[in-house]
This record gives sequence, C-alpha cells and structure tokens, in this order.
Amino acid sequence: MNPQHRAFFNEVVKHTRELNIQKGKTLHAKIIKAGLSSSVYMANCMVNLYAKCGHLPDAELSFDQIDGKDVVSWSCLINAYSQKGGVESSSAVMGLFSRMRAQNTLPNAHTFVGIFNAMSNSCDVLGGRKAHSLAIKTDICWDVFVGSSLINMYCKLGPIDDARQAFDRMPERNSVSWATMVSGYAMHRMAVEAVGVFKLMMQCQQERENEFVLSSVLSALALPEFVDIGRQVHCIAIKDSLVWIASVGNALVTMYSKCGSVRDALQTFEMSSDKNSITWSAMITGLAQSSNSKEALTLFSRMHYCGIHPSEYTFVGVVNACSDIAAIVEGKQLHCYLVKMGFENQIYIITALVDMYAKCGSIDDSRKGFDYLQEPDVVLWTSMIAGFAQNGDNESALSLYGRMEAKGIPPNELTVASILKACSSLAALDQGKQVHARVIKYGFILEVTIGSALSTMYTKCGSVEDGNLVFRRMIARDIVSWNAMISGISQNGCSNEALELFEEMIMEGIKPDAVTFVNILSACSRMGLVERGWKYFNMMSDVFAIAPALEHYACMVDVLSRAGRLIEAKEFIETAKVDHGMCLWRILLSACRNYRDYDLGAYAGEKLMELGSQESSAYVMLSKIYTALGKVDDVQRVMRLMKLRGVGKEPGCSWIELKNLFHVFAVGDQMHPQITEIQAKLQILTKQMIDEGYRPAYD
DNA sequence: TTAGGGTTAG
Repeated sequence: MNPQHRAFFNEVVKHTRELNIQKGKTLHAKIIKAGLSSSVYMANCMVNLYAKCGHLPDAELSFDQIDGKDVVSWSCLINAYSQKGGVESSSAVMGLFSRMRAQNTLPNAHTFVGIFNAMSNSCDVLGGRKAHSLAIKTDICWDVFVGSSLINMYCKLGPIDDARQAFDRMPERNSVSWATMVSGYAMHRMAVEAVGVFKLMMQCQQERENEFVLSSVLSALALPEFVDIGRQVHCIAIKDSLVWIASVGNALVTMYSKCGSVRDALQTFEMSSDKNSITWSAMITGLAQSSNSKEALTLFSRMHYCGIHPSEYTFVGVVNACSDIAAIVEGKQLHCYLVKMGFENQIYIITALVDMYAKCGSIDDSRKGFDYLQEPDVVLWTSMIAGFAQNGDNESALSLYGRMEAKGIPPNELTVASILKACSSLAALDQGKQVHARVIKYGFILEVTIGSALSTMYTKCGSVEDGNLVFRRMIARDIVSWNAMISGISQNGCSNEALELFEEMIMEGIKPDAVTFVNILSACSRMGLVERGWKYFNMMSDVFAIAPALEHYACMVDVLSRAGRLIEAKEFIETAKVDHGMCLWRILLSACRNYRDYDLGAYAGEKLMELGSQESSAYVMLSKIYTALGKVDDVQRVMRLMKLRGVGKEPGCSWIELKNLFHVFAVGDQMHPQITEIQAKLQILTKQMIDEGYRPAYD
C-alpha cells in the first residue's frame, strides 16, 4: 500500500473515532478524487464512518455503491441498524441478512453479533431461535462476542433458561459474558440466580468483578430481603475501589432505597464524588417512594442549584413526590419547567402528571393530560381510571375502563384493582362480577392487591359469602387483606364473625395493626360487647405494643356509651392519655341524648362549650337537653354562644340515586315535585314503626 | 489497515 493510501486510511479511522462527520465528508471527497473509492476496504471504512456518526442514509448510499461487497460491508451496515434499536431497525437488519445470503456471502461472528442484537429488540422468540440454529450450523457460537450477544438476546426475549444454557456452554467467558448473564437475571428479578452467577464469577480465577457486573447484581438485590447481601456487595465495591464509579454508586443508592434503608441511600449519595443526573434522579425517586417527599423536593432544588440538568427520570420522581403530598403548587411549577425542557410528550412524564393532578383533586387537568396522547399505554389508562376512582367519580372510572376494553388493551393487576374499588364504592355488584370474570380470563393470581380488592368489592356489595370465598382462595394475605375482610364482614352486620376472623388471624401469627383494632372495637360497639372491647383495647398496647390513637379511644367511648355505661365512658374520657380535643365528648353527648341522661349530657355539652366547639349539632343537642331539664336560661345562653361564635346550623341533607337521577332532600325543603306523596308515605311508615314498638328519639 | 457484546434512574 502506498503512503498516500495509508494516510487516507489513518485519517478515516481518526475521524470515525472522533465522530467528526464534517472532516469525514471532506475526506470522502478527497478519496473519490484520488480514485480510491473503488477499493472495497476503503468503502467499508466510509460506511462505518457514516454509521458511527449516526448518518445512516449516507452509510447506506456508500454501501450501495460498493462493487463486490464483502462480509465486512454487510456486517458494518447490519450492525449500524442493530445499534439504532427499535422494531423497524430489526426488520431492516433481517432484510439485509437475507440479501446478503442471497448473494452467497457467508456471515461471520461480526454479522451474528448484529443479528442477535437486532433480534433482541424484536419480540420474535422464534426468529431468535432460528438465528441461533443458523449460528450453530455455521459453527460461530464459540466466539465470545457471539456468545454474549446470544445470552443478551435470550434474556431480552424472555427465555432466560436458554440464556443460561448458552452461558453454560460457552467454551470461553470474559467479563462481558458474566455481566450479561447477571444483568439478565436482574432484568427478570431473579435475585438468587443473579447472586449465584456473581459468586461463581468471584470464585473464577481469571475474572475480576467490574462496574458492569456490580451494578447489575446490585439492581437485582433491590428488595428488602436481600439487603444484607447488598451490603456485602457494597463492601466488595469499596475494597475494589469501584464504589467511586458513578454507575456503581447509582445502583447502590437505588438498592438501599428499594430495600427500605433510605438513610444508607442518602449516605451513599452524599459520599459519591461522581454524581451525575442518574445519581440525583435515583436519590430523588428513592426519597419520593419512601414517603420522604418533602426531602425529595428539597433535593430537586439542590440539584437545580448545583447546575445539574434534570432528565425525564428526575421529573417522574419529583412529580411523584408532589402527588404523594398533594403539592399542587410545586406540581404546576414542575409542569411548566418540564414543558420548557421539552419533556411534555414523554409517556412516563404524562402518566406522572395525570397521577399528580388526580391526587391533588384537579381531575380536569388529569383528563387534559390523558387526552393529550393519542395512544395511551396500559399504565396511563390505569392512572386515569384510578384518578377518577380516587376523586369519587366512579361512573367515569367505569366508563373509561369500558373504552379501554373496547380498544382491546388488556388491563393489568392495578387496572383491575382500581376498577374493583370503583365497583365497591358504587355497590355495583354486577359490574364487579364481570371484572372478576376478567381476572379469571387473564389468569391473574389472587395475590394481595387483586385478592383484597375483589373480596372488598364483594363485601361492600353485600355479598359476604363471595367475599369470604375469594379471601380463602388468596395465595397470600397481608394485614391489609385481613383488615379489609374483618371490616367488610362487620359492616354487613356480622360482627360476631368479624371477631372470629380476628381470632383466626392472631392464631395464624399475623400481627394486627392500628386499623385492625379500629375494626374490631367497632364490631364490639355494634354488638354491645363491653368486656371484650376492654380486652381488645388493653391488648393493643400490652400484647402488640400499639399505642392507642384518638380513633381507638373514640371506638372505646362508643363501646361504653352504646351499652349505656355512660359514667364509665365519662371517666374513661377524663383519664384518656391522648389529646382528644372534642371528639370524645361529642360521642358521649350524643349517647346521653339517646339514653336521656340529661345531667351527664349537660356535663359533656358544657365541656364542648368550654373547648369552643364549632359544630352546630353540639349547641343544638345541648340546648335541647336544657329544654328537657326546664333550664330556660341555659337554653338561651347556649343559643347566644352559638350566635356569638358564628356557628351556623347546616341544614340536614340526604340524597338517593334512582335510574341515573339524583333526588336531593334538605330539612324543611318542599322543592321535590312529588313531596306530597313522599310525606304521606313517611307518615304511614312512622305510624307503622310506632305500632311495632319503636319509639322515635325525643325530638 | 475496515465491522461485534455488558451497567445504573420510571
């Protein structure tokens, strides 16, 4: 080769390495002028230069002009497309590969690397297997690059066992093959297997751990039960000085956050000297997901102050933090900021915004976000459905789910849980049953989320038996499932069964929480079981170390008052070790009215007056008690106080939905078109009630 | 003296 040719080659290589397309193009012109473009070797270099610089059409043009394309020409273009990614590129690769074979050019290891990479983006497992068998026939699989690409392909396409088989059969492995296998297991959330391969690698004399394998194994360990192994990997990273590499630090931050050790995550974050946008995003997301949302917002400000540009991941994390604490002002500011940065078309961002606006009660803004995208994915549909349900618009939740089904988008577990919640609120048993049919059709397992939602739906719709059937068939139950079932049974008037279920739960070794005790104390109250009420109330702190909160005291006052043990209730309130404000006295006052214990009622009422109650019912009840006691002066005093304090009496109001029409009734209101018939019917009912022995309250 | 594989944030 003459010196001029050599100089050209060196220059192409240099421009390719520096991705300098301008200089590359100028050089291309010089090469044509020098009559060197007919050299296949030189033309291949030009195809590669254009491909590496991201100019695929120019690469293809140069490729088309090559006379006598060799395996390098084909492989160059195949790899250019496979690196571009996406389903379209993988079909372009397969097209090129057929053309190459039609021209009798034999593929080599470079070609197969491109083929396997393209297939890994294709969702075509069968196509992947065909390519694999062709590589075996061509006797190419021994190559360590081909092997790693093959493992990667099977990991991404799904059949992870095939990936492992390919890994086990490799005659030679290097750090990339180990890292690919570990990251494959991490991708499939197979922590035990990922750690297994990592340990094998550590035992292997030729291999040393590197940042790729460490970050992969750490991402597999991001579950609370693996935090101890995660710490051991952290030690290895420190020992090998790999902890200072950003990707390892980032993986550690995420691992600790997801394991529930936010403190460790923060410590790792602060110690990291090589923070990039990912590090900040990981920490912000970690804080938001561990109910430290205010800290997440503060960290975002700090990131901004440090001059680090937020990515779409950062915005997802920080917008989710706003959702968590319903910070609408900050949420809107972020919305403006991310539009300025050009992220408003990203589906993850839109989903986070829809969720944020719904949790902040701005359901119209959620709807705008949802309508913004032509083709929402299942997560976005679910966020919008859940948003409607959270805001009490259960009809819209159901109708949107109908649209989603009509579009043929299969729901996921969270969609089903949200829609079941809407059915529960509407007591829509028929629709709930249809959703249950979908659960069976899609083969969803009755794990905690779906099982609890389903059993709650049945009990809220009054079908305790079906609720129980679902509850019994669940493969796993957490405290939320038990609480939901206990409360559901109790609300259907089966308080005895609710208490039995609680005893069963204790026998199974499930530790009750504060919600459980609210449920069972309410059941005791409904059944008038004072002694059991006391037993459970004391059990909370004595056996389960749960400090009774205001709602437990309220339940206990209710237990005592409903059973007519009013003095005991009064003493209980006065010795309560909780800042009870007015809530407990109000319960007692109401009970005194029902039991006509006017002296004690007056005592409770005066307590409420002393505490400055703003509730009209307290003033009305107390004045009625004084009326009954014949204390006219006190009646006038209470009414004056009510006026002085500006307490308005809100008119009692109720409504009923019949055939999609709401009928609203307020006290003293004569607006309803059928009011005469309604009042006549009420008189008949009242008479019937008195005849059957019921006595209406004194007012 | 041309072409190839692995990581971390939703």
